[in-house]
Amino acid sequence: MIDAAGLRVMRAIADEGSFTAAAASLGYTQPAISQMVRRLEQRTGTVLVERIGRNVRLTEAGLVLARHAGPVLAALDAAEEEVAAIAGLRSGRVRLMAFPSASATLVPRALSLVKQRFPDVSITFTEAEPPESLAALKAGECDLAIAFAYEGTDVARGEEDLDAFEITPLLDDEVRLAVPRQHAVAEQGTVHLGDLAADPWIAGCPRCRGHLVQLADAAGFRPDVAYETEDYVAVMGLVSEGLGVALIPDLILRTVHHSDVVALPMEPASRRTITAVTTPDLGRVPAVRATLDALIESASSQSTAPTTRLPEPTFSI
Amino acid sequence: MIDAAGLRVMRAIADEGSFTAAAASLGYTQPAISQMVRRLEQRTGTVLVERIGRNVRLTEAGLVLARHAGPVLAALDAAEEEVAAIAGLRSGRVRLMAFPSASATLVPRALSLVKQRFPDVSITFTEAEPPESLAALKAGECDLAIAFAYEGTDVARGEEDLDAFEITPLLDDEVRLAVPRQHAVAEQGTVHLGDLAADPWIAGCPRCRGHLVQLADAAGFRPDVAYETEDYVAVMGLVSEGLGVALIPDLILRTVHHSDVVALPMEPASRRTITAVTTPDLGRVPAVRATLDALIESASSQSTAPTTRLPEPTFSI
DNA sequence: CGGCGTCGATAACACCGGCTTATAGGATGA
DNA sequence: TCATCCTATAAGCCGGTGTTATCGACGCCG
Repeated sequence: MIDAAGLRVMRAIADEGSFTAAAASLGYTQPAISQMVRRLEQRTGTVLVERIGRNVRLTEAGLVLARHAGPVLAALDAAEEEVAAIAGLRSGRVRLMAFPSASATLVPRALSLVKQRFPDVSITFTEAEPPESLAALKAGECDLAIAFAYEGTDVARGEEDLDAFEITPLLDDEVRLAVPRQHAVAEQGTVHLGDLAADPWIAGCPRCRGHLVQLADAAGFRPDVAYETEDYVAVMGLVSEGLGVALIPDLILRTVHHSDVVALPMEPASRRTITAVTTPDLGRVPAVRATLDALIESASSQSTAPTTRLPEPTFSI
Repeated sequence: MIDAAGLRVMRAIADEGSFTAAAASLGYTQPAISQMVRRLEQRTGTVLVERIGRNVRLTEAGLVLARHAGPVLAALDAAEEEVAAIAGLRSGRVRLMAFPSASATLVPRALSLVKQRFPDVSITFTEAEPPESLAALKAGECDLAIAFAYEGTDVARGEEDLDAFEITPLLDDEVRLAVPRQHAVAEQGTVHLGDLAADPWIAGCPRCRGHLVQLADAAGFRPDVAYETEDYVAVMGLVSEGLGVALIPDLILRTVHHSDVVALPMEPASRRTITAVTTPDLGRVPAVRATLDALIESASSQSTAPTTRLPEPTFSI
């Protein structure tokens, strides 16, 4: 019945003291104000303005409306400003989820970039393996997920809604074979997976284990999984002690390094693709977009260094 | 840019969880909501709603708008209710001005009537003689004035804006001649003003004095004004002591009575009309209208008693 | 005292927001 | 796989809300 425009007009009349001045202050013409007041009067069923000769004065009811204009318009402006802040990246929150090995490498740099560019955008970060993070994304508990898919599979495999997700490739990650330094194959340039059919294996997360089994199957054997751990530091430790061999993505090796472990390229090579996943809607939210851009940048700067030679490890045992 | 309707819609979506339910709760159809959201989104330049499969979820910016809806809509409702209260006489303020002799008679009863009918309407009352009260009315410091005009003159005489005022006759008041009981004319049924040409006169307010001079002029003499006071109690005292004679409106005599004073009808008769004056706009303000009605009622109940015999005085010396 | 400037009211008109109905497309669940 | 429910879109209609043009009235000032 009464809207903000009406209140704005009443306030302008109260402030300016005439319809014409109110119209000027609001950027309207005088008849617009005249009609607006008449509409308000017939809607409220009350006289709002007293026409005294050639100027006007608000009645009690008119003053009531003018008085309410302040708070209402201020609140509307506040809402608008708050939304504008989100749109202008002067505010905003991104709930990011990434799997552990991404958390250690891609994420910190991206977070830093965002923080530097948009100090008021806050990113909350949770570690989660791809299946969980995609579920969280669907559940609305997450805005951006960093997932990975082994060559030939799809990130959202198992999920029917392929176009419910917006998938951005970040990094192409080679999977290597970690063996103890004293292992027979340690000196080879490349290793065939079949060469290690007899070795005990150390498997990581369920998906990684699935990948291992799949590769081994292609190589004609069933791996003897002696240990299972999602902690790559532990994997390296186990390998270094000669307790088994493991598949380790290159990305991990940039962070976790062990002097008694050798990471060899495999033949045939296996790769995984690290992707950022969001929804089409969320992908257009400025803060999410900015984070995604930072992740892309972070990934491209990481992939510029090919990893034949291992870079200086950031974490060493 | 953002209006109350938009906020209402966003809040409904937040509350109901779907466009369709929000539409139902607001009494709209579903496409109306769909379009409203789209408009809001392109106006704010931000994604407000995340379309997840077949239901929707608000983004951070959308939640911001939904969150602001409460205060804004509450304030609007408050404004509306406040105006409705004034329109419905559950509230309201009337600034009444009346000249002294009206204050003593018409006004108290009218105030009582209004108070009884509309307990929440507050009437502030100020004593003022007609020229002042009309000026206050013009100045916006008064909503309703009780004025009087002697026969043949106009309430708003001197004021050019005849139709700037809305004038309601309340009472027809006869002007009588107050003389001491022992005065020579005291036993006459009616008195000619000329019979008292030689007496000292007691005059009241400027306008009353003007009226006296005018009547005396018609009777062929210039009154010897020995005393001037606007206090009719004092007038009665002066008359009772034989210090002079005075014109006194009948209305006064209902309140102020003195056993040693006789109030005689004049020949020719002189009357004054007591009127309520407001502006056309203010006359449509419910509280003012109600007060005016009460005054009319109060006046008609007073005039039903013709004053040949004086009623029991409410104030006696 | 009469003209002129200014203010508000009104009429006529145009535009666009905003709602409706009708319909299509897509997701979910039995 | 079908039924159902949800959202998106198209097309149309109405009314609110703005404009310009004009009038009438008040008030100032020469």
